[in-house]
Amino acid sequence: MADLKYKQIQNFLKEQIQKGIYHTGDFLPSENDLCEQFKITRTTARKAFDELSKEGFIEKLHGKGSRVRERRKSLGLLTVKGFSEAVGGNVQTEMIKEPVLVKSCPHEFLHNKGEQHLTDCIFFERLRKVGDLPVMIEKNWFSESALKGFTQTEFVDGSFFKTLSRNYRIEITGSEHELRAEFADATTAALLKIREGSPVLHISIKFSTSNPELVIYSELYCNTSRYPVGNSYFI
Amino acid sequence: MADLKYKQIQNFLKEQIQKGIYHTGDFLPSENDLCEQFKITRTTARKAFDELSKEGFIEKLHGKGSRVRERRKSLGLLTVKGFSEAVGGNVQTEMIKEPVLVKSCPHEFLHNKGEQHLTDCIFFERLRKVGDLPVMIEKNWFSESALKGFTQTEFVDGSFFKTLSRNYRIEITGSEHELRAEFADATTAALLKIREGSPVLHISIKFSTSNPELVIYSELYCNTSRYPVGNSYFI
DNA sequence: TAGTGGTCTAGACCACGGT
DNA sequence: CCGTGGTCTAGACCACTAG
Repeated sequence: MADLKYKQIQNFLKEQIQKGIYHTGDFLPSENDLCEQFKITRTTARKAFDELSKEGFIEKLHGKGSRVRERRKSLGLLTVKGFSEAVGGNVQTEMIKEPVLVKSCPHEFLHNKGEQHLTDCIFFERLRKVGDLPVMIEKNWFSESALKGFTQTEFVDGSFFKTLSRNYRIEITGSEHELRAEFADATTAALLKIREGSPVLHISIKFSTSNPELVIYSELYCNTSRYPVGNSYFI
Repeated sequence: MADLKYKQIQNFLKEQIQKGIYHTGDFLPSENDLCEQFKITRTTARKAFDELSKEGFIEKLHGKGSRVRERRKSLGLLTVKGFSEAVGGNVQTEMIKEPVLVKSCPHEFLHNKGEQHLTDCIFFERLRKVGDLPVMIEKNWFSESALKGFTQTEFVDGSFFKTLSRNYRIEITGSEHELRAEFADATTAALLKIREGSPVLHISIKFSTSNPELVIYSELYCNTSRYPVGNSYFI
């Protein structure tokens, strides 16, 4: 796959961005520069840039150049508002259950209609906080076979998806969500430090990735009273 | 804009699909066919197909052809599960307030941070039901200037977005959401026929469209107990 | 005016799916 | 085998941005 020229350029530039050689707002070399550097034609260079644009790493500005995006363009990911914005370091992630191998994904999972159940999957659970305020409980399951040795992996910047991207070069390619407003049960309420019976936003997600073997199932429970859940999408 | 060759092909094919000349699952003419028909090169034909693919109208199958997708690929739109699936005709939309010209968008609107307020905008409100069960209240605002004469327009298949696409050739290009789990207030509860204080999912949306003048603001209130809200996204 | 990305031509060869 | 979409070359001209 990596013998494709445009993929090579695409991955080369993606690495430069991820390594921080190009920062947010920086302009990448022009398409013509890359043509010279890699001895390719405009068409191929453009294809690489187009892909990076589709993946949300850059935005192309007619007449100016291609600029590294401030945040990766949304992938339809739902994010708690304040998490990405709050760069001040007041966002904390508390690991409730370190990644462990479990025998199965909870069968009540909403997206498991007609799909084979996961066996031998990795599970981990985290609590997201803004300052001292718990905002979201996050439970994740995914097949162990796809990410061998993950339980020994250190998270990159505390981010699961960044870890996938940088350490495994796996990108999220799709997601399905189900959203429900529910009364918080006792354990959820305790973790979120809210009263039992308060409304919580329950989000069930199935993520597809660039590795067909890796599908990620997540269950989120959010206290949206102070920090609503946000989501943005651009073509 | 329509003098661009690839745009012409793109719109031509889109019309054929929308008119039902090509049905879901049908294969469009091959890229080479279109090259002959329109006297263009592969590059241009491919660009048209690529755009249609990005917009979710078709999927390209290597070695086989380009097939009309069953449903438009998700645009990050949140949809009530059962609405798109329920083809049996048990989905009903009740207009609570017909489109009317109002003086302003409610200023408490969540996405109005730092943006100029809308004046002279169209407002309409609908209640979505599955069978007899009210599931979602939907309130919409958008600038009147962008869609002159909209108050006289008949909805295509009862769908606002289909109407935009077919009658105005405007596509949704992006959206921002804010989601909250809340207690239903009295009026919301009454419309949704649930008890006051039940949890409802409150979604605030700002839609961007292919017409820079047209921005749509929506407020949704959903009873998710029976029909959760769904959302899917694919690169 | 120089440099950027956007559109387009006229080819070529490859990888995949079905006959 | 043929037709499909996927990659790629080597050019050209246009539209936009900025000094």
